[in-house]
Amino acid sequence: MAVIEVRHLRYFRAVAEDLHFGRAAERLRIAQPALSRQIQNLERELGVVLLARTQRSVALTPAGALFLERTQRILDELIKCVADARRVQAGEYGHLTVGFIHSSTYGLLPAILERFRHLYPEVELELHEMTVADQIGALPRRQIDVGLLRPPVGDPEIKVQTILEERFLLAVPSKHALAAERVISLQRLARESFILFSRQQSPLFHSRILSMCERVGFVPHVVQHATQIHTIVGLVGAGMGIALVPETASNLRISSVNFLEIAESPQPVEIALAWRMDKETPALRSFRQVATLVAQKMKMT
Amino acid sequence: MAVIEVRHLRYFRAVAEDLHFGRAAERLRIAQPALSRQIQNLERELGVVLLARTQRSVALTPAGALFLERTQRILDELIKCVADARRVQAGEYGHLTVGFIHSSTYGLLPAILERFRHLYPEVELELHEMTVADQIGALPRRQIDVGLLRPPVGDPEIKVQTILEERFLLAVPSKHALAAERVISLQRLARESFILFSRQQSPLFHSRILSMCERVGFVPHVVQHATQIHTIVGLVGAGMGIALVPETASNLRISSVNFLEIAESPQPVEIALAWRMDKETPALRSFRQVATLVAQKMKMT
DNA sequence: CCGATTGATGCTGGAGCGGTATGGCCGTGA
DNA sequence: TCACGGCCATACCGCTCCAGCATCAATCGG
Repeated sequence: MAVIEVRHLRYFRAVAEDLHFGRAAERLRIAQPALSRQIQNLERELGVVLLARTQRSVALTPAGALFLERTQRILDELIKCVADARRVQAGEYGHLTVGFIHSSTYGLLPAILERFRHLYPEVELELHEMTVADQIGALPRRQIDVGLLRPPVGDPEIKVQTILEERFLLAVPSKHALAAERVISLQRLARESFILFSRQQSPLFHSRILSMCERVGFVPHVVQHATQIHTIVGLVGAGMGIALVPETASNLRISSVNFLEIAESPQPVEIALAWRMDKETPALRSFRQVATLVAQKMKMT
Repeated sequence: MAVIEVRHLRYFRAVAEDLHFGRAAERLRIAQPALSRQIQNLERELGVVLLARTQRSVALTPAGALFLERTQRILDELIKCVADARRVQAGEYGHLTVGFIHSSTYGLLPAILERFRHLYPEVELELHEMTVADQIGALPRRQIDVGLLRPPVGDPEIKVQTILEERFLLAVPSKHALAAERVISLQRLARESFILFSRQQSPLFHSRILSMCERVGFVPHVVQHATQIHTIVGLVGAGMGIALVPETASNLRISSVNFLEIAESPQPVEIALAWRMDKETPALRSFRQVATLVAQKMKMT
């Protein structure tokens, strides 16, 4: 025998617990002579007498008592280690670093997190609010494992999966003349004061809104630029003007703002998951699955 | 394959560290195909893919990374567990509860402890000062593993080994008429005031001293009884009288007391180790060995 | 003193571990 | 583009060693 094996530990533990070779062998479902010999081999390999045996009784030596205690711990750890490895593979255990855009915090992200933490309580999530550009940079550098962002991404190494499409809504102050309507045509907004996403910080929304207006024949009269949805909705609520915002904004539930549908139903904006193709870990798979399902359910309502 | 063995862990660790089957096999001194198969068996048994292998490269999966970390810990623990078991057997590691009589604290016990702690720093010693009678009671009840006491013991289950013999000396105040002598005959003490060990607490010394005096034909004139050597020597130093004490007392180094040898060189008193026959543990063996050696060295000086 | 109990030993068969030879796939360099 | 080399997997084989069976040896109880 070259080295000590798990078999020796299991056998020794059985004998040490029963202090009886015959019964221990029975529990182990082997014959008693086999057990005797394995214990002898173990002791020979260790150079240590673990069990003081007379013909009638078996007792632990001090070295045996120590060895039993340690052995027990090692076997327990081995079992736990196997179980945990299986759970990692099943995506139930592990670690995931998630990047997300600010606007997802109004509804989508909390919904995903709640569901995910319920289903996979032992996957540790590390959350980082980041712009889309930062996420696209952070993914290849492995600073995040998955990003919740607005496409396009445009890196062939990064996989993108759209999980949610949002229409644009018109946000108007409650006291505004249009606030009573449910649906409105963009054409009627030509003379309104607009609060608009800034070109630098939110280029996607900026260009989308401009081209929407252009298509119906006017250039919006912009009284204020802002970057984040909640800022813009806040300004609308303060009566500063109207704004076109993705429907996520209605989750903000600001009482002084009404949200109207747009008759032309312009092209929606998307929210997507993005991740490195190569490192599709089990925890990531779990996260994608949950995010997809949660987004689908949100679409329904 | 029924269960995972240490072999699998060692092999997996090697591959996971090298990320190369060929080199890992070389390190393990086995052929590469054997290694490949053992890893396959391990993965099949676990139901988990630990290594992502393409034709050109090997990488750890998340489950593999976890498994490597745990595996490493388990293997380390196994090595430590084997080493510690060997050290327990060698008496270099463990625990020992020692009972000792008060008088041993003047010289013998500290000398033994110093030597023992130097040679066996990882044997934890638990020390209890106890009378001889208490020790004899505590040994079978396993409250102490070994006792440092004065024989006789008289229990066939308890082994006794004398390690030191002490002569009796005469303690006299420095200002006493006899203080200038080096050796003195007991006969000259017939009219002196004695401080004597109490019959209840120190029956051995009490009876020994009385029989010593009886042998030369007088009954000592006792002015005070006391139990512990240092009390008696203290009273001698205060000029209260003279006393017969075991030579251990001279370790007290009280300046106002002189110690004289006794011409009749009466029967010495012994200090012995006592322990249960059945539980002769390695740590106990180490302790006995050290105690014997230290006592022998004390005899020389 | 005999039978029962219990751990150890001798012998045998077979599973499985490791070795050699080889295949298959992919990247590299001329 | 083709040939070569690197690397992991597969096929096959021999041998080690584990487990089982039968039996022995020692000890205890009656």
